Amino acid sequence: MNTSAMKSTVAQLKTQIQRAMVAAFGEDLAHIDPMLVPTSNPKFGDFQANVAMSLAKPLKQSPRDIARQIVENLDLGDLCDTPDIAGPGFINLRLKTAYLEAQLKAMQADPRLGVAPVNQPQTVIVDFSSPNIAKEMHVGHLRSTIIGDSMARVQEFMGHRVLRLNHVGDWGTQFGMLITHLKEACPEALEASSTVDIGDLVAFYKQAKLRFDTDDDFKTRSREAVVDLQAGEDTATKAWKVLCAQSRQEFQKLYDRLDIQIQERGESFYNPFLADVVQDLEAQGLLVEDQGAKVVFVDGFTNKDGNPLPLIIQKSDGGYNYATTDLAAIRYRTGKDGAERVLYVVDAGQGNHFAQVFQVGAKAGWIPDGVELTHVPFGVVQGEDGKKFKTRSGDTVRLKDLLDEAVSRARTDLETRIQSEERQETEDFIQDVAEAVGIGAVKYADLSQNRTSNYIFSFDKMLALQGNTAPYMLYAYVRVQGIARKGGIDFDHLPAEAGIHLADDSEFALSRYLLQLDTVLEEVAQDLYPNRLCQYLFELSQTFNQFYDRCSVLQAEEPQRTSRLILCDLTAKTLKLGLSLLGIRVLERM
RNA sequence: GGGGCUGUAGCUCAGCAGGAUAGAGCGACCGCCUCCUAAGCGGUAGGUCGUGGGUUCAAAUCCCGCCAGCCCCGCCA
Repeated sequence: MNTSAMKSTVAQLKTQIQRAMVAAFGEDLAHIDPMLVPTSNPKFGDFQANVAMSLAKPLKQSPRDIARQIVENLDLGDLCDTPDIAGPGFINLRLKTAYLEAQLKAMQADPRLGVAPVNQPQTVIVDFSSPNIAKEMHVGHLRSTIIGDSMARVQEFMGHRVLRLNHVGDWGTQFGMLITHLKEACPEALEASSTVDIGDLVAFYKQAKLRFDTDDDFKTRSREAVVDLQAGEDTATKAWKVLCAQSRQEFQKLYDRLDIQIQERGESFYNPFLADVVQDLEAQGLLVEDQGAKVVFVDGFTNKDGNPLPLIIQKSDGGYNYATTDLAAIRYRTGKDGAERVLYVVDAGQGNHFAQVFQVGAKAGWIPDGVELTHVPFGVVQGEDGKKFKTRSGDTVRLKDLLDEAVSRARTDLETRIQSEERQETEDFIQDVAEAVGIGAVKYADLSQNRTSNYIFSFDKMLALQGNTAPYMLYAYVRVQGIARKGGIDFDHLPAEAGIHLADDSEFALSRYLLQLDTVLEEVAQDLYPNRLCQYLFELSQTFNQFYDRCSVLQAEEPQRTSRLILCDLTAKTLKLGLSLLGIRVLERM
């Protein structure tokens, strides 16, 4: 059985129920959704159809009678036992054991674990991370980077062509002060290809900002520098490049550590297209001159006085701003890149901005039919006091420091455990495990929350090593590998003819979870909520741990032993795949 | 003034394309290692799902009002 045959369990059940509905009540019901969902409780079987209750009124019959007539016309072949009718009129379906066993075997033979690639791959752009040049990546970039990376991985796995874009802040008026300060405070940086340390560059940014805020002459020179830069003047351009190169190097260290692939395409990339945006909007009669600026008035937004809200396309001084850049980016992405779906993984505070920019893009005809631009918003990271996450001294938390601390705490935990268990482990092992656990914990803690709400950051909670955390799942994976080591098992060479024989409740529970992977991933790919994948992996791990607790594997008699080994293997592979789609790597031992 | 997000157990959060007794983790309490890593498993206690209406056979979930918190709203990005 191949992937596409596997994923059709739900589809098959739906089709059959629909047929039964038509057979019982006529063609009118041909397009009524049977309302088939997984059961709320395993004791009700695997799936429940809730359609009977909703038909009671139109059919003027009792829900239970309707359910009975549907069931009488229902042909589920080898999929299910005879359905039960329960409660007010639920139709409960229980998959036949033989069917489950066959599905699991098919999953074992499939490198994609039963998840079919999409039929029609799209070109998907994921716009995420987007730090600002000359600033250090900090906790504020954490969510976009982690969520964006995971969503890109999921889209890729589903078979889409994915372009991961880092829309870095490498342009704009802040470069005026940076360039000016660089020229005056650090002229040697403009001479040779000498390098400035990023730590210095961050301090450098602060110095420039301070001068800009306190020194009017400096402010004036900075504004002139912006004009120079925009005009392509040599010194200003050189200074800008120096700043960008420095930042890029530092960013890359973090991306490497986080195992994140992303292609830099900063705001400056769109500079050559900004004038076209203005021209085109003007030609279409969408542009209005207001208080010296060129703007488009957007529908559905008003300012504090209740007047229509403009989106500024060109400032009164002739400069462009980020709305212009974003519009140019829309044109480029839907045009040159051929994007059919663009995901902007950007904090929720920019909801208005994206709604406005998308609206203008649509009005201007830059968003072809069938192309979907989606703002994927997320809440802010807060400290345990519920306020903005800061260091004790009140500074922004640097991303590097945050990762270091997570790894360091993971290492301390690990060393304590190694000591108490009287194990001997190498430094390489300890370092590797600490890094995987620490980084994995940071990522998982973020991804496991519904992204729309604010996120309270807590080292203690993410590294608690119990509960819905990365270590819990890594441990479940490690347990399987432990079985393989102990038993000298090579999962890739289990007897091909070996079957699955489900008996214990925990084996059935585990099987049901394993077979939900495809549904979960399709949901995540569509709805872009990584926490659903986390939830699934957590519940799978819990179910596995229950199975592990109740069923011995290596000491079981055949054919039970091999059957259980297959369940273990499938669990491990599912965890490994799921975690990899979250950007988290597994460990063989920990 | 407008828009958005959030409000569920002591804490942190799931659930919200309506469905059976509202779930998990942490914390508290009680158990379980002669046996594949106990970073585990089982159990107990703990909830007017902010609030008031409405729709429905059925509402934490959908609609409206209100209350509370956070965020955004013209030349920064």
